[in-house]
Amino acid sequence: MPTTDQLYSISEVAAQTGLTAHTLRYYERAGLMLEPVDRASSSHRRYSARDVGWIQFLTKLRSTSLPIARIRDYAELARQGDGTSADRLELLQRHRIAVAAQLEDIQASLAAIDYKISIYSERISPA
Amino acid sequence: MPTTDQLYSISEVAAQTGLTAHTLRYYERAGLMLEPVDRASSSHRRYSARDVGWIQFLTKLRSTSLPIARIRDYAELARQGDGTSADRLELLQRHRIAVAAQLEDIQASLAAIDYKISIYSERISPA
DNA sequence: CTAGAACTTTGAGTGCGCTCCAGGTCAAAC
DNA sequence: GTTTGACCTGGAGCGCACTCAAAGTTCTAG
Repeated sequence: MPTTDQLYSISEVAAQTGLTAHTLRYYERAGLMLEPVDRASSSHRRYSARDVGWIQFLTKLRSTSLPIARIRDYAELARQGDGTSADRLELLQRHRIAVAAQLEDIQASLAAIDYKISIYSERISPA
Repeated sequence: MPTTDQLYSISEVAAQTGLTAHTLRYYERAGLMLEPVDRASSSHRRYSARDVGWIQFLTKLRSTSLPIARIRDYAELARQGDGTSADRLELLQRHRIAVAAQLEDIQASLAAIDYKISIYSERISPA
């Protein structure tokens, strides 16, 4: 008994995810969806709450620079069923490590930028 | 009296910065250098310590996703002299804010990824 | 003196992630 | 019944940041 069986149009999903309808279609073509998106009234997409949840998660993978090809790998594993959980976990764990490194790198760069800003600030309006 | 007046070849600078020689030439063509790079023995580039320092800083700008066009803007201002300090400061401050937002976004995504990892971990080897 | 490595230039090519276009379908509103 | 607007498809196009190719020059080692 699913809690929500509401279906959403592509523009609704775009609004919910911050993606464009173009991008949603592109992701689908790129093989990123876990299962085929439902269609209604001959051809219009109808996204389930599950679909939307997955899209929201995959945008988090994207925003941490996981390439689309890797997300496709993940989706393919998921489509193959429960037997691939360990592989999916490993993929996520690998990515986790990369993201942590990414964060440190950005933080270090931010520190350098802040330092430069402090120098400019002093030069412009010395204490 | 400069502390260091040593000069570096392009491959030395590549080694020091983690960029390739290709990329160093590309950056120069793109107008990112603060001043023309010295040349030695008819045509080979000779980078000063100042040049290297700037390249190191600009890679920090790049690693925080500041587009090359914006770095060129910054370099152009710098080439115009001291009168542009305030503009350069503003550019850096604007970027600083973007980087902070970027960091928060990545951290939020990382939290979501960690959550997913925790779910997989439990499923695979329940406590 | 010569071989090979390192460098030079201009301009083309690549990979990624969208982004858009053209031409068509469909459903609801008037 | 036609107009409007959201949606569909396949494929082309774009912007960014490199990355490389080709052909030539110069430095370094033996």
